[in-house]
Amino acid sequence: MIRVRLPDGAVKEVTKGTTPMDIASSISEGLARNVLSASYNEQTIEAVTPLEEDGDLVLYTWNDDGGKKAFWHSTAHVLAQVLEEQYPGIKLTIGPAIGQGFYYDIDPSSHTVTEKDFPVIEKRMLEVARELHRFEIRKVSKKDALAYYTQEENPFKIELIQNLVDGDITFCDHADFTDLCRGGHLPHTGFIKAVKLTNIAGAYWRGDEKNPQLTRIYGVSFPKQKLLKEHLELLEEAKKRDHRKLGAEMDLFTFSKKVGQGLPLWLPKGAALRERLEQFLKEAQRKAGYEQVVSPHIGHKELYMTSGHYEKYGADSFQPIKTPSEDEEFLLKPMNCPHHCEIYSARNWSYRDLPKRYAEFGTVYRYEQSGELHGLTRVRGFTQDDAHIFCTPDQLDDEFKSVIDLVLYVFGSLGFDNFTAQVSIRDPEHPEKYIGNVDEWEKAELAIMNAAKEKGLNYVVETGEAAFYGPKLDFMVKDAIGRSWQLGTIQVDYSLPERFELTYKGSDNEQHRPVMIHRAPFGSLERFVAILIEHTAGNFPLWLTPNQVNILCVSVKYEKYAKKVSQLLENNEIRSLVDNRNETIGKKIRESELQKFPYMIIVGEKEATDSLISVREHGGKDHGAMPLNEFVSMVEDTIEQDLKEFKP
RNA sequence: GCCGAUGUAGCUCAGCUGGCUAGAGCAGCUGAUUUGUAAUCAGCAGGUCGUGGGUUCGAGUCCCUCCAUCGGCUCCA
Repeated sequence: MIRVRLPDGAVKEVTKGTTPMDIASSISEGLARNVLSASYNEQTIEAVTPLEEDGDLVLYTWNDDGGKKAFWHSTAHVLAQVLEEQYPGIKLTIGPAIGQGFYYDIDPSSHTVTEKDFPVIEKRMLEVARELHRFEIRKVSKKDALAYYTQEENPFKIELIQNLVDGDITFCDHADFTDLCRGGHLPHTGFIKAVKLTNIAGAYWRGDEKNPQLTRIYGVSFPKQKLLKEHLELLEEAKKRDHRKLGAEMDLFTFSKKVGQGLPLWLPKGAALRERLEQFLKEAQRKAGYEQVVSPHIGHKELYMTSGHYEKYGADSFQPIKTPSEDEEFLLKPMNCPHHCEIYSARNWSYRDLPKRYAEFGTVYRYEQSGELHGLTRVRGFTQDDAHIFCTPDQLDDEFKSVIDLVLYVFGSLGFDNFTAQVSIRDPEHPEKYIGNVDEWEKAELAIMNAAKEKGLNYVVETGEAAFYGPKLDFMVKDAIGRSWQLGTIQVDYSLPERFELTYKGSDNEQHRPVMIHRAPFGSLERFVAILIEHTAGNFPLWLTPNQVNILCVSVKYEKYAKKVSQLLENNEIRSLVDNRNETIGKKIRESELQKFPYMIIVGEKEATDSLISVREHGGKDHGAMPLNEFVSMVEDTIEQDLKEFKP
């Protein structure tokens, strides 16, 4: 007998060899029908794997991530089976479940798979699924595994197996298909009721550019047709929130082939929105003791040799600008830190002067790979809400925590509550990617984790994601279709102060090295606005939105009254437009709705006579007629609720 | 940069296997209408079919180059 503990604490005594499925059956028939997979002692296993020792069992259904994972991973097996059948000679590599579905990477050999082929593959996958093939895991010795894939002439699987320990190698069979696989499958293929291949892409073997490029086929599958339908509808909805689409519709920004790819042009409404964000942050930073500085858009090549950026990125950046006569080279600035270091070193500092906090909305230019450009989220010219804090080592902790407060304030004011904090540390296996000494790296990494912990942030640690000069605390936010983007960032840096030989005089009358914090709560205005658009679907907070009120005249006769209302609103710092076009009121309302005005004010004969305004909210809510001052306080209340004052 | 897809008017799209002068809706302009909570009516104008080359009697349609965009990969100071 063995003892199996369930998540609710209940313990079942069962005979050795009992399967998770048996245990599910003993609990309820319904559960047994829905069990897809399981984990035992935190190891993913099959629902039909016999349990051989005491342990903790978790049963997975479609409602668990583990269940979905088994579901999608199993579907990847079916995809691979069908691909082998349809495209003889292809080589299979890996096929994992991912956040929303699965993929399989194949070396297509002489075949070209395109999206046009998807319907045929999907149909065949469902046929296979209906044949109710069982997924069977079996142990294979390393020797046999290598022999199998040598005969299959599959160098990818051979490479994978060579990195595995003999004894831990398993194959999974279903139908006449076999794949090297660690496990975690459905009991049989019949659970798969709906399959949709979503896209196809090139992907490098093992994620390395130097390796051959494989063909990756992405898909998603469901236990019910209805769930697929819902999933596709959700994606459609998300597409409507795409900032590239809304940005064009709302006249916020545009791009021009002539200006160059990845170089956004801000239209008046977008520029006004940006301006407002800048003012908002400047105000908070003023309260937190920052000072604004201004630095030029280019810098001497020497500056970036000193900072180390030239060595690191010089070859892959916009190339130096040469002067006509002298033999000088300047670079478009890819970041503001070297400039700020020089601002710091313009004079001598005492420990009593620190911390110095230099802030600048600095526009920088980076030569991003063409295939990487993406709307406003990845561009070649963008403005960072940058600041660099120069402080004594003693002050680092407090300064770092204050910056976290500021970032949280910014996110809170804009309604970003679904962010992930990520501590990005160096990859100790690739020291050549970083500058500075290991001691200081460790110190900095520890300081970040402590600060994050103390601030109660729920963070994940990502190895190898650090900047080349120091570890970071990044604030990640997802876009409409679930892609994660880095917005806010806080970085600790011991290196640049060293390279720029920055000093301050300590209380001991000796020269000391300050520590530097790089930080940007928005990250960049471009990316921040992009994600904000996707989060709000273009319905910005009232304080931020370009035009708060559209005043619609029932007929041009009431234009004069409308203009008076607009003027009175302006006196109360409410931004409004007057729509006095010779159009029907219905049309004006429709257009105001589409342009996402938070409020519409309708003025006609009734309003003009009684000196009232009729207020309609975006989305259709009718507030009826009211005196203007009532509306003003309504707007003020809403703004006050969204926008709290920053108290450092 | 790599893999794959796409590119017709300001926007959304039609244009079948190559064949009259490339169509429509919205937006724009002109006129009529003077309007009460999501599209008033009529007329007009608007396109080197992304670019450059090629095949052909003939190319928006087929082939190649380049450019841009989209989905990924890699990258992301």
